[in-house]
Amino acid sequence: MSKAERTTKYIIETVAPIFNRNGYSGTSLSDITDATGLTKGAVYGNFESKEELALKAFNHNVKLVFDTLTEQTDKESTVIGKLKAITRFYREYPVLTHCLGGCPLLNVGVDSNHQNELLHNRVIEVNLKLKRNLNNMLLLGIEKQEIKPDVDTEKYAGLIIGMIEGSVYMTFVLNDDRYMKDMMHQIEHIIDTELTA
Amino acid sequence: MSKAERTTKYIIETVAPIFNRNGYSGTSLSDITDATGLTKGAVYGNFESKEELALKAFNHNVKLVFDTLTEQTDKESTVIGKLKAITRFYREYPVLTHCLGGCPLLNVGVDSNHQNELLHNRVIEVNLKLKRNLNNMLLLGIEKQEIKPDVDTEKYAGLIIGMIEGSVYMTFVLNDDRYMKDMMHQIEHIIDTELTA
DNA sequence: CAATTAATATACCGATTGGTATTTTTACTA
DNA sequence: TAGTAAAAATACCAATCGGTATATTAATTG
Repeated sequence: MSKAERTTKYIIETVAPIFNRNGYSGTSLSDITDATGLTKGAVYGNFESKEELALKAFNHNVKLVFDTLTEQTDKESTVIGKLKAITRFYREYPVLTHCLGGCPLLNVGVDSNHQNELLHNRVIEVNLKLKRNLNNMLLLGIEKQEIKPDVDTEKYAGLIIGMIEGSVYMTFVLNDDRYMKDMMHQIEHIIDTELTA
Repeated sequence: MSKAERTTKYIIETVAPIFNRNGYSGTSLSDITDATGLTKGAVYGNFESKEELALKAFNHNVKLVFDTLTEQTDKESTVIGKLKAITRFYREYPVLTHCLGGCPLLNVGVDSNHQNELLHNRVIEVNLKLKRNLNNMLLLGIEKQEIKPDVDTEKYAGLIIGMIEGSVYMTFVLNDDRYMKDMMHQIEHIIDTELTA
């Protein structure tokens, strides 16, 4: 790993929570140089623009969340087990994302909308990927006869992600993780009563 | 209505959607002067700071949303009717909020978090007020025997608001109001199967 | 170790930031 | 309508914005 690669990694990891917390236009280059202890010359030697850095910081945060979530779902062999692993994961989400400065999908999604096309398009991509994964999980569940055959998987994938993001909003804005826990309980109730075969 | 009062009103109405769309730090004074056709002198003659203007713009957007919602729920005499009026209202929410630049509660809630204490505190206030109203509605429903007596009203109030905000997120970020419609259908299902006595 | 390359710091750029003191214009009223 | 008070425009402030050309330092390699 070269010096530049190490510096690039260090900068991304350092500024990722700052961009996530303060938003794109709320984060200045002096915030970045202050936090990293580097100069603008060093930053612009490793990234061609503030926008590129913000995008890579977002991708870094998303990867961390996704990897941790996938790690949990992969442990489960059944689809119902994987779904329950998701709700278990999000119960602990406030703890996990505290060092990230909140949920990247919620924060950057709202922040970049009508503001930064590059970031916004990436948020859409990530959301659709998340939905696709969940949809595939539900389709597999139908195949394995764990899930009712007539379930509208696309609809439920969207519903669950929406419910998750909504509870993330409530939890972070009102600083009370009961919203998160209650919503996860509700999602589990939906799994049991509307999805499970 | 004096000249100053008219100008103050005009500025608030003009900049409200701009602050809502671009966020606090994403909105500059030149955005404000450009949109209003006024100068900084005029703006600072009517508001003491950018922050005060942003707060009043937020309150203006919130009032518009709340008034429209209350107008719909007030028409209904039964609690179940009022609850259904809420889901009916949010089905049309993307249309209503288009001219506001999106949902003020979601946008300012995320934008101001850890960024602007004044705005953030106001967002918390509004969220809690919304939740309190919904909670009172459910309590009245229990009193009138429209709603099951053992319902945890606080919990359901939080759940419903979270589900609404989550679907607003999905609808605005992915630019597809099916998320909103599906979520309202799900809330109605919860009303029918878990709340209605 | 010396030479070269890669990486970081310095010093600067024009533009814009939020905000203000002062002047000019407009609106109100006697 | 004249005089006054209120409101808006002008011109300015220091500070900061994102970004860059150049100089200096540090890492790599023969």
